[in-house]
Formats: sequence, C-alpha cells, structure tokens
Amino acid sequence: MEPGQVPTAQTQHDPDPTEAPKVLIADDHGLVRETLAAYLSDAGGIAVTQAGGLEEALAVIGQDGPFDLVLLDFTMPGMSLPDGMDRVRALNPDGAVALISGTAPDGVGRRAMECGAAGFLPKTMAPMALLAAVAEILGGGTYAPAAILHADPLPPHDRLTPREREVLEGLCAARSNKEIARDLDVQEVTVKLHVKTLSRKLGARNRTHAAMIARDLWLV
Amino acid sequence: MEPGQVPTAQTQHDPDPTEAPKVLIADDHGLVRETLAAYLSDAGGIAVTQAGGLEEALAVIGQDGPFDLVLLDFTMPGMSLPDGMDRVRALNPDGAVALISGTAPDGVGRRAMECGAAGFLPKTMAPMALLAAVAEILGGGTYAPAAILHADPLPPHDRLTPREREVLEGLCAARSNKEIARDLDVQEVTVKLHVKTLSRKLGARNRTHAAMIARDLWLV
DNA sequence: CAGCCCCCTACCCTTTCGTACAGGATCGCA
DNA sequence: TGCGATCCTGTACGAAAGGGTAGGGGGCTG
Repeated sequence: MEPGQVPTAQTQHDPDPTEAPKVLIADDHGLVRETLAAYLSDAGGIAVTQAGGLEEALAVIGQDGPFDLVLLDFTMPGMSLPDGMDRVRALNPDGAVALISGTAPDGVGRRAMECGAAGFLPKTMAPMALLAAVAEILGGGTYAPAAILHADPLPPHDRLTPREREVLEGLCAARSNKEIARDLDVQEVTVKLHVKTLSRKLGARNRTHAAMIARDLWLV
Repeated sequence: MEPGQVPTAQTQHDPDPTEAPKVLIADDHGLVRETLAAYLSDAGGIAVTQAGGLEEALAVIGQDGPFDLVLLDFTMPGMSLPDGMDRVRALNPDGAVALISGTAPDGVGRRAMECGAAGFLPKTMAPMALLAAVAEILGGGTYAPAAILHADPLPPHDRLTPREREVLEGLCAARSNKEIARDLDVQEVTVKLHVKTLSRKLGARNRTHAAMIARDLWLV
C-alpha cells in the first residue's frame, strides 16, 4: 500500500471460515466494490475481500491466501485482458476468475470466456441477478449473458511486441507517422511497418480503427 | 431492497413526504443505481426514485413531479452533455442536476460544472463521501473533485450540425472519406469539408483525433 | 428583401498514409 | 551452427487525407 491513499483492502465478513466461500473483489469504483461486497457478504454468506486495483489484488492474494473466486473489473488500473487474468490465476490457480465490466464491448466478454474466465458480469445487471451469477460460479459453473457469447468475430489479438505497443500509443494520441518516428528515434518507414503489422494483429482496417480498438480493449 | 424487480422506475422510500428531499437517480448500471438508492434512502432519509436511461428519467420527472436533485450517469443510453442535462432542467427547472461517471475524462466534469451542474461525482468515490456530496448539493451547494475543476482546456465544442454528426459517426467507424460519401450519398469533397470543420469544432488535429474525442465525450 | 447558416460541389495543391519488395543487424534458442 | 523472431532501413508508387479558394442553392429570420 502506497502512503497517502486510503487502504481499500479489507475483509468484510467471516461467519464460518471453514465453509464460507472466499471471494476477492477488485474494482476501482468504490461504489460498485462496496455494493458487491455488501451483497455477497450479507445475502450470500460469503467472506469478501476488496482491492482497488490489479496490483493490490495480487498483493492481497499473496497475503490472504487463495480465494474461491476473484472478481476483476475490466476497466481498472493495471488491468488487461490476457495478462491481468493470467497473473491472477498464477497466484490463485485453484480459484475461479470472473470479469466485471460496465462499458466493455461484447467481444471483450467473449474473449474473456475463451481465456478461461468463469464468468462475465455486466454492471447493468440487477444486483440479485448478479448474486445468482456469483453463486453459480462458486458452484463450479459459469455465467455470461447470451449476447456476450454470440458476439462478433472479435480481433484475434496476437501478442504485440513492445515496439508495436509504443507505436500504438502514438496512434491513440493521434500522432502522425513522422511524429511517432521522431519520438521513438526511428525512420518514418519503420513506423509505417509497425502500423501495418499492428493493424493486421488487431484486425484494424487503418490507423484510426487500430486506435479505436486499442481504446476499447484498453491495450494502452 | 425490493426483490425481483423488472421495471427500474420505482420510489424507494418515503418517510415524510413534506420534508424528505426527492432525488432521482438515472443510471443504466443496475448495481450502481441500486446501491446509491439504498444509501441515500437508508442513511440519508431521502425519497429516491430510479430510472435506467435518460428517456425514462424524463418520463419519471413528468410523472412523479419535480425532484430536488437529479443524478445523471454520463455513460448512459440517450445521455449527452449539453443536451441531456438541458432537457432534464427544462422539465425540472427548480431542482439541481449532478452527473455521475465512472470513466469520463476530467474535461467532461469541468464542462458539466460550466454547464450549470451542481456536482460531478466519480464512481471511484467511497459511498460515504458520495453521500456527503449529495447532502452538500441538496443543501444548495456544489461538489466536484479539485482535479475536475482544474482540468485542461478541453474542447470548446461548438454545436455540431446534423450532417457533421453523421460524418463523425463515419469517422468513429474508421471509414474512409470515400465510404462515408457513398453512405451519405454525397461527394467525397463534401465529406472532406465536414471533416475539416468538425475537427476545428472539436479541437482535433486530424480524423483519428476527432474520432477519439467523440468517443471520450460520447458524442456518438 | 438582405443576411445568415447549412449543405453541397468544384479545381487546385501538398502532405500523409498504405502497401509492396528487398534487404541488414541483433539476439535467443534448438 | 542454422533458424526464427524482432527491429530497423531503403526505394518506390498509388491512394487517401488535408488544406485552400470559390461558388451555387435552399431555408430561416430580422
């Protein structure tokens, strides 16, 4: 925990340590986090722990032992789709992982499921439905809205190289190839090359599309 | 909290109709909406009504009379910054209006305040702080995080003409000028003109930047 | 009516982007 | 040691974007 910030990690409820499922909620939205925690704790008899970001969640996992379920907000400091979830699973291999999101496009939810998530929970869900979904997941099942699973093709998303990622940041800042080249201290043609391979990997038709996709998928 | 509700519009609590402040919460995130409603109702003694979108909120205002405060989610079906807030104020002239947002950039909050909002509440706030902010607003004051008020210049945002808006949608879909021209059944040069004026109004340096700004400000 | 705004079009030009083909340098790894 | 991946560079050309100037037509309003 960095000094000067309110500690968000705290255990909510613990009626029966031997039976109560342990759930970790990681979300930077205090409102959502507190609500979910209260619901799961009061109505679900679940031992809930909270975290305000991905790094904090990882630290909590290392400290408070394994969790039966880790709920990760998709739009959260440090979060990214394949990597963030994998890091959580690496520290918490026996527990389930599910994503929460308010504004993520359907493709994100589908990929999350393909990446092994046990569920994808839109924040537009009613609290009770959400509670039921969590129970389903804790029981070993999965939950995701039908619209999510039948989402469009969505970009294949080959891993981006570090250089490509830097160029992508330039695209998202709407900089020209020449500007990006100057910033990265390379030739303009090189930037063009990266933009091209980048667009192919993301399934983008041009630089603008690549920037939009990167924004939607929080790749930056 | 009521179990199993399908309609989102419902009055939460009404201990003393003559004294309890009336607040309307409009948010498509069931989780956030229910939480806020519960907090304001239980801990604040406020008569809370809910709506799941802007149109629904307007309907509720017309039906359940004037509200002391209307809380509008910025990322919500039908919502837009100058227009959505104005429409609410037109139907509810004597009440305050405040915005809630999870991911909006700081500039949005600042413009909201400049447009006459009584507050701007990030969803990252702790529930208790949020409750205090609502109380402050109900008391006739305003609330906004300092970072919001001191945000960067932000685009001037002259009103866009309908045609410009259509072209902007094309930009956000990463379509080329030629494609946009075909879709709108005009010449390509015309599209170029709109893109130029559009970029000037939004303060964008090129089409990509314009698309990013439009996305951030939910102008589409 | 004149003035203004919006919409559309045209011709011109420069810059940028997108794509292609053809390499070279470095590094890790089988 | 060769292989592959990554990163960088070069030349070249067509397509697209960006910018300017000029003008016509419709609609609304003082």
